[in-house]
Amino acid sequence: MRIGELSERTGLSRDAIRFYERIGLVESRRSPNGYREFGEEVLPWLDYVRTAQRLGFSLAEIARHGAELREAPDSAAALSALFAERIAAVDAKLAELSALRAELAARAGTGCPLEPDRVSSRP
Amino acid sequence: MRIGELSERTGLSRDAIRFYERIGLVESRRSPNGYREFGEEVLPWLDYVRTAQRLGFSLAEIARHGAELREAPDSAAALSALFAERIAAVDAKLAELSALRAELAARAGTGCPLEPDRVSSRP
DNA sequence: GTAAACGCTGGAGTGCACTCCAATGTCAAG
DNA sequence: CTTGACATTGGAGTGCACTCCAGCGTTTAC
Repeated sequence: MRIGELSERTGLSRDAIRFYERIGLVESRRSPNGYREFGEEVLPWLDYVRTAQRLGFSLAEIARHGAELREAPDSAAALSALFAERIAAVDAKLAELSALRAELAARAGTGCPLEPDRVSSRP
Repeated sequence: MRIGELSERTGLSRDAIRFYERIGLVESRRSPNGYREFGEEVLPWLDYVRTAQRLGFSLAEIARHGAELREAPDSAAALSALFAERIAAVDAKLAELSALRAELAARAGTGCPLEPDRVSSRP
């Protein structure tokens, strides 16, 4: 498929896709006329990119994950290790978010906002 | 406390703190010599800023939340509403992360990596 | 055959969140 | 009284993740 269709099916702009290609986040073949040709497999990949990115992973990180996966020997062990790493990172973020949530909930309980302006200012 | 101490106690650079002040994320009084003077209350606030930011909230958003909290009428209802909003946002992020984790776990289970390079390319 | 829609490139510009720097001022210790 | 650590400002620079544009070629519909 060409870049326009990919753009519509992913919700990414053409410019964003071309940018992703420049930084090695996605690959394409070229038609004889020079147009990019993308395979169907980029759809789930870009979907993953979108999700991971929205959740705080940088494009550089994501590109590295993709590269590692592609360069990894086919051994299930190597792949598992890579995924385990990713999952651990996600779990860490989950834990942080839970902590933030707890903090918010605790402060919601008291009358005390995040920035105690007039609280605890009486010596 | 002055900016150097605050920097050490928060782990933020002096420049970052001055930048935060410029965008209204934190406030200070000035000593007669022009030095910034920060109260103890900025410590938990900057800690919160750090956490929230690391978890995907922009400084603009965080500043807005702080401002809302400060400008909110003292009504417990208003504060509760603001906290409920924040918590809902955090919960949404938690849900997204959980989904990503599930996706990772699922793909780790199959032999199929994120970018199925040689999979499903046999017609 | 022509107009609209689509594609290409290179380069400039944007917004965010800082970081670095130079020139200058303040203050405590020796 | 100088030295050093710390403070101030304004402005420039950085890295990220795009976005926009000019100027051009290609494809498609009529």
